[in-house]
Amino acid sequence: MDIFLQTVSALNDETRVLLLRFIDANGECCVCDLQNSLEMIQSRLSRHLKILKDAGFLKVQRKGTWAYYSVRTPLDRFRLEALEEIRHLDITLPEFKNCNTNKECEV
Amino acid sequence: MDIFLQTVSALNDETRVLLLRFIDANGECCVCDLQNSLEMIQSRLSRHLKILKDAGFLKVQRKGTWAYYSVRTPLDRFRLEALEEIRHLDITLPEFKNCNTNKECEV
DNA sequence: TAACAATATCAACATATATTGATTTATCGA
DNA sequence: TCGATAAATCAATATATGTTGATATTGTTA
Repeated sequence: MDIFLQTVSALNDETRVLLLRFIDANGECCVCDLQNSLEMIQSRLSRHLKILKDAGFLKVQRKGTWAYYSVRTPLDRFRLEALEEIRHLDITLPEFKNCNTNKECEV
Repeated sequence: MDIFLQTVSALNDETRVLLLRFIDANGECCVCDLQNSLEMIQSRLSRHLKILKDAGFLKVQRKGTWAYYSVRTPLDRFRLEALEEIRHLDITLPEFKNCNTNKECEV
């Protein structure tokens, strides 16, 4: 029950649905990419990324000071169905904007 | 997005997961059956039943003063997957207890 | 119509969650 | 080691949601 509720509650927020959709559509993103693209402040992103990661939707790969988030694979059945549902939502995704403060981000 | 969030937020509560599982397992229940079986007060049940109904998981059929709730069919793909997930949760369901204050309830 | 029963809704309160700006932690390069 | 940068965490506040007891609504029956 607890894991199910954790999974569901991770999906129960517009910000996180958008985040998941954006990362799913654009692949690996570092937090500053997301700051640029989604125009959200860093602490807000960090919080929601952690919730999505802890709920099993995202994985993190660290490279130096950067943290690259991407959709975890494989997803189990229910999480995959949820992601499929999110893929079909009528959301206009903002443009992907690299954090152009450094080149490492353009992996 | 709004409908997705409504669906997900309906699932984001332990009481409602239990309710949905119980009704799915036992079939049509009136509110007093649920009061007896789950030992919850009426206003609490009424609130959660409404949320599950509005989110498309349950339907209501009225017979006189009674309201019989059951799982709505057919469920769309995502809601059905969610229900399947709930069916597989390790929950010990309380025994079904008819509201024995009157015979109409034993439909 | 009046009394009653089942259910729905309301108001007050408690708890959970989201947002923000500030602070801390971790890593890199000079 | 000392800044500088990316990211995580914290503290304060605002908003959303759940619980309860009281009240309103709806339908039934005498």
